[in-house]
Amino acid sequence: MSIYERRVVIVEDNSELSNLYSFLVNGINNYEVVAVYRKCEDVIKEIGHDRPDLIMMDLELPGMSGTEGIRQIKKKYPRIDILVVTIHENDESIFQALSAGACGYLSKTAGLTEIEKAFEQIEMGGAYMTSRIARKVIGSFQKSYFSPLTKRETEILTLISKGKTYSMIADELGIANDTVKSHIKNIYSKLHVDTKADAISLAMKEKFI
Amino acid sequence: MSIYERRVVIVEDNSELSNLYSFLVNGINNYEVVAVYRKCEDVIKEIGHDRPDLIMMDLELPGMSGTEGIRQIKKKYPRIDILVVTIHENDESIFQALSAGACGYLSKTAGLTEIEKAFEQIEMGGAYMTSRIARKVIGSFQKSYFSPLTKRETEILTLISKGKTYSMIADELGIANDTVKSHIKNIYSKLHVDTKADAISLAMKEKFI
DNA sequence: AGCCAATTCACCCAAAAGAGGGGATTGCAA
DNA sequence: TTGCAATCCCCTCTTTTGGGTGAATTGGCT
Repeated sequence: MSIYERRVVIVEDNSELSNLYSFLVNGINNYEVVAVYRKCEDVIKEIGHDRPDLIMMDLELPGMSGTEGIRQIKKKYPRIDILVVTIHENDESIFQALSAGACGYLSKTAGLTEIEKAFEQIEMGGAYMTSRIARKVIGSFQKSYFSPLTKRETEILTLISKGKTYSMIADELGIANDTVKSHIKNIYSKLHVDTKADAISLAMKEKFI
Repeated sequence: MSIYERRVVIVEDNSELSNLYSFLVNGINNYEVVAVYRKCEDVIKEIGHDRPDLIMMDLELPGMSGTEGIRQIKKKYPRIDILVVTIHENDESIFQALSAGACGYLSKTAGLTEIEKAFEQIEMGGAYMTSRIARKVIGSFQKSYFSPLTKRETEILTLISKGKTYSMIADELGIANDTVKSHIKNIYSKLHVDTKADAISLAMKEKFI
């Protein structure tokens, strides 16, 4: 038996589910549920008192969004691990939650074995997610294999997206200012846009850059 | 027994290792090694003939870099899965390889069980990586918990990084043009920079945005 | 109650950058 | 040999940007 306990707080607005999780988590060696809340606001209020090591959090909550909650909690208590538990395997919400500081992503259909596995990995300093989620996460930053832009154009649009001016880009690439302008014109015509902002957002949306 | 075989190509410049992998992979049901190469250039040349479903690739190779190899292979054959096998758990190289299109990351110390697990996950359309790697991948896009920028400033710098002009931002946020300018001035003074480009690159480097 | 930070807005100015138009050359690859 | 990529040049006009200076309002923390 261990000399320490990992304190767990559950945030879930469905009480059937939170009861189930409490039961399951309390059954895991070294883990104990110290509190259950329905809203992010409540966790944040009581966090100093509860002193959790791990928070299991639903993303679809009344009031403050789960992602915003994660951000605020991690800002004040960066050492608390946050495991997201949700039904939606929506790419964007996964990405947002992980960016905000979650260290894992569990489906609501997960059973005891999966929860145990996730806890173990997180305790060892890793992150937990199913391989399907991992695929989505990777997919979210993979570039498109089919871009209408040439290598040079992609390079230049990338620099533009970093806020560089035409002349900075020209210097950096060792080409003339007019050449950069020329490339930009071609980029705009290929993407059917006529401003930097549109070119960048389209290119990012389509993962050309 | 299955009616199909998954064709595997191994790219590894150390022949002891490639022999070991060949042996292990051939022992896995439904998988067969159809070729072994020492360089990316060779895989690419023979890829039409080999018709692999999966490529196990080392990143530290003579000639073309593994990452560039992945990019080229995925561009021509997006359906081929590429599993990176490497010693280095360097954050940047992991991220580069996965961005380029790899769907998994295996350590060279991995044994049969782990290879089998990785293959299985990949075949199911997932991605494979250890939880430690997953943590690094997540870490690479997590925002800093301690930014000198306020919420509004972060919001505005993010829009700037998308190529928006002050007036576009003003419209989007429903505030005056001069207010946007005001925020920008504060951002510049906090970050000790005086151009968009510097602000964006610093903020990205420090993960403020 | 008082202070500070965040957010908001205004006005002035000069330099730089952006977007669009035109046209031209080189070199490689299908 | 036609086409595309990449390079460069010229002209014009409008918008953007960065800096200076100052100030009102709000909300939270002490």
